[in-house]
Amino acid sequence: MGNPIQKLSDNVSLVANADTWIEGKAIQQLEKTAQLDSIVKAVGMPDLHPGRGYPIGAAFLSRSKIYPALVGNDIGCGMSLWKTDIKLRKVNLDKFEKHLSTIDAPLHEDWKEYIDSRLVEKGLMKTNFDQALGTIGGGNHFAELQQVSDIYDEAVFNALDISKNNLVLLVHSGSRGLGESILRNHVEEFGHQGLDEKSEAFSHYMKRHDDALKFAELNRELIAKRILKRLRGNGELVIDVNHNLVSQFRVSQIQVSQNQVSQNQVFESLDSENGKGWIHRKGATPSDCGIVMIPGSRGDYSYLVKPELNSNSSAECLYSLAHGAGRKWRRSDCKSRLSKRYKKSDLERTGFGSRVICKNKALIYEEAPEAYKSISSVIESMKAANLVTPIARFKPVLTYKTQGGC
DNA sequence: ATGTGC
Repeated sequence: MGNPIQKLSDNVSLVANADTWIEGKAIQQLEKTAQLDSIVKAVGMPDLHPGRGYPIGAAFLSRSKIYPALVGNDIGCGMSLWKTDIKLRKVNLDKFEKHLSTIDAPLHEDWKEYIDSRLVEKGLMKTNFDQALGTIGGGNHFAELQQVSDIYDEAVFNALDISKNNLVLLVHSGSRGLGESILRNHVEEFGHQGLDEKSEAFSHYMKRHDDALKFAELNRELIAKRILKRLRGNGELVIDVNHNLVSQFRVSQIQVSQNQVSQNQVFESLDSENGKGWIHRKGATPSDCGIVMIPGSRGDYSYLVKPELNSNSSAECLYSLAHGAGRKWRRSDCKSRLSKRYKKSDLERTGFGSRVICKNKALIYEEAPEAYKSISSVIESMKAANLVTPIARFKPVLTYKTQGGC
């Protein structure tokens, strides 16, 4: 199988086993981005795929400059997992689909007081983007009801107190129009150049970036609460982790018990006085925030994994993991590749027998399971690299994309 | 990705 962490060049690594398809264009983007001024290390995750200029499924360490364009427009995009009290035996997909109609619309006035109080608690000002709070958005965003399928580590799983008889809810969304406007305003003034950490522009961007993280977290919370209310269920947040962000890293921040040497090798090019740097995650899940969920396509499993920090690999991989299966096909290719095989109605069911709610015809093809890599190859790559230990996997019951038709 | 671009 070869080394699961391939060294592509001096400061570029790729986590992928032989089974994991990685597109050449994504590698080119990874290597080109690694050449940017102040960037000392780039790592492609097994879900690496091409983006608009910069690859998705990658992490970048810089010394003293940050690159807002590298984080992209969906600042704070992430994954939240909720355990619910909705019993598997109570699942009625037709009823659920009815209950979930119109959740694309802005939240009703009844939510206003709660939203206002949550904004205040998070220190966020009101903006015109608030009407998007509680909505999923487009692209690869979704909300998915899932059931436990397989448990690999009973002790760790049981500690999370997730019942095998109940559904869980996974929400993938971000900061909607807010993050988009932050990046657009930034690019209009500065283009794609990096911002020195001592500059005023840096502080201005980071303040807005941090607000977008909080906004995205609140958005996912409101999406989950809205769905649970519609389904007459209750839920509790288990995990919420962002995978599009830039954050400061200190060498001393993580204790690597056995392999301090390797960590120092990776981070040796940072400022020698304080050992600080910036980790840009573009579709890369942090590995230093505890247990995380890494979903496959709507027709594949989602894996709950425990990141392993006591390995050579975690520093080499910039304390980052894949954020999903990663696209295999370009969006624009999906319809032509699949329309002979499947009608739209075929795509509203998956191999698991789960339901897909997506009234947008282009999107239901673009997000077809065939358009994504196999999640097991992504997980196996990270396992072989000693980055994660799988705890459990879940299978989809109902995937909500959008009611918006066209 | 985006109250979606000419």
